[in-house]
Amino acid sequence: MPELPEVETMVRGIRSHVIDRVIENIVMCPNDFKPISVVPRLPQLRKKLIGHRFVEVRRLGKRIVFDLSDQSNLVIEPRMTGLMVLSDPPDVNHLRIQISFRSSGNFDSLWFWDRRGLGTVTWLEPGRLQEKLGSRSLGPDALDFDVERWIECCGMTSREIKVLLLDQKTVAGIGNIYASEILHRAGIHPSRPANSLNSNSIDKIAAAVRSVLLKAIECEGSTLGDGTYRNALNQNGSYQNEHRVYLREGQNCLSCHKGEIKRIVQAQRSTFFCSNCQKERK
DNA sequence: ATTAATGTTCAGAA
DNA sequence: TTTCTGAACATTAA
Repeated sequence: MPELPEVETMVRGIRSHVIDRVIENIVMCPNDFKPISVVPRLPQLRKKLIGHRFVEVRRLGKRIVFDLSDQSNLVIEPRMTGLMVLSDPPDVNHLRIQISFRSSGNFDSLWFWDRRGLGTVTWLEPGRLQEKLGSRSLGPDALDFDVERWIECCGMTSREIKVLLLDQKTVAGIGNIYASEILHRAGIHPSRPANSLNSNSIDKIAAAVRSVLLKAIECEGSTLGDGTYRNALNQNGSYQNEHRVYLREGQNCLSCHKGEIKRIVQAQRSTFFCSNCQKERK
């Protein structure tokens, strides 16, 4: 589920409940018969975590990063269907990892729930975060971009703008839902080569990135029909009600009321756009 | 039975 | 060197 707004919602939801809590135990959940990727393996991970405290929880692109009191880090990648919850997961069958805390609080555990099981949990020695998630593998966060940065990275490549927005090495946090929504609001055709965009078009993209992502964070993300994405307390997000193109193939455009929403495939992912609002050339 | 789904990564080809 | 394609990971629902 998670793109930047969903991961931001998870982090905000769990932060105050996990910071400064001493880790009592970490276990695989009993139903996880085909275990997700956990590095290092559980016995070693337990030695690294038990007795330590989380001093901060933050988001890096679509990843959740826990800073531990000994300068090591725990990194969780929710990938397609991962979710951090404090209680009440969507179902009990796809709970993967339980981190329990010593002493009392409103919640005594933090859970990683993941229906498809593509998510990963990785513990990193002090100082290894930079090499793992530094600028060589992850670009700056989408919310830290300014117009100059967009001009710079659009000018560098002839790749299609939609594909560039999805490239985490270029910009971290934008995924398949928000890439389509952003380009629709900017009025830019998803197949335009990035280096063919004039500064007027790049201005619109820069503005749309901020307005779409910030509004989606306000709405606590998008919860689609299968209901998988929830916040930390298993409540729905509401940004799906603001979607103008995503999953709306064949329907009328909600902005211009003239164009039909089209679906194309780019880099093996669906892209949705309005044939009237987003022209090939402009 | 087939297809597609909010993600990432790798191998190999153009 | 850059860019593109296909496949893989695993699960479910239409």
